[in-house]
Amino acid sequence: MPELPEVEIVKRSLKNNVKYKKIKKVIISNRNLRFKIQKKFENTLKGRLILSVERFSKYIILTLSNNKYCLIHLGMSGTLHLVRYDKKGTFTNLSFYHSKTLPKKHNHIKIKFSKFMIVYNDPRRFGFFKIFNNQKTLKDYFSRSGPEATSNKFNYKYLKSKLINKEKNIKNFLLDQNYVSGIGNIYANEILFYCKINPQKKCKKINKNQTIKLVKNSKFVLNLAIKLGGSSIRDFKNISGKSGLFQNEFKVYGRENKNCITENCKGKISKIFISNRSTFFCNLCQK
DNA sequence: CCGTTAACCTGAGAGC
DNA sequence: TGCTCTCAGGTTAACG
Repeated sequence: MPELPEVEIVKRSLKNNVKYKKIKKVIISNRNLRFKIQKKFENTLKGRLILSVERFSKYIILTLSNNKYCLIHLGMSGTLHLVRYDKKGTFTNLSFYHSKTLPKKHNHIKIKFSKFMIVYNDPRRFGFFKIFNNQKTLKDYFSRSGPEATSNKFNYKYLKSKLINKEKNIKNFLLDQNYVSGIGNIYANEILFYCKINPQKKCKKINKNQTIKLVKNSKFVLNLAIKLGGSSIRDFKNISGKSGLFQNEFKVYGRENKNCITENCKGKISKIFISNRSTFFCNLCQK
């Protein structure tokens, strides 16, 4: 579920709570996430300080005081929660997707600190936790990843070089983490709307002006989403506080058959499937 | 090499 | 109330 902005929000709230804290105990109730959790996982974390909490693309990276790393990916449905050991058992969502209390099912991992624990919940189990023994193996893991859409490395020159002669459509291109990292289905739709590009357009047909727009609007959309706390599209409970607000900014995503919001455009938003992913766009103004 | 499809999972919602 | 069907913010092995 989470794309770069949501993972950034989770990373910030996780960092605020666990940086320089010592892990007392790790309890795993289901090791079968996307990848089986390694046998060494508990012992690698136990007794260590968390020296830093960082993010690359849709991944969270914990640096441990034994110079090892814990990589976290939330998949489609992973969320992190904080439960205090005080009398009230104070519960805090660290994720963009909110619930009132700790979910009853699918709490696979508990990482215990002295005054609270972090709980990883993931119904679909597409997320994973993975230990890396050193910086090199971690770096190698990301060796084929494209630059983050928000970074300076994702610029006109780079994008032009990747689009050239490519038969693939532009939407699948934006979703391909090997070309550009951090964009998922919601933001790919939104970015293409801002660029006025039809998602089915072949990469090789994208012109200079559109390439410039793609770079600019990718950064604009993702940064705005971060500023608004990410998107919480199925947060019906409307918990006060930290719930994401970018869903209110959607121009095309989930707006099938509604009017295009572009000034003077009489178009309606179409929904089609591209590679099994729902795709929303204005048939008139996205060319 | 390239591009597309199926598969991994559970749960919510729609339609009947 | 309950059944069946479709869909969901991600990734990647396998295929043509």
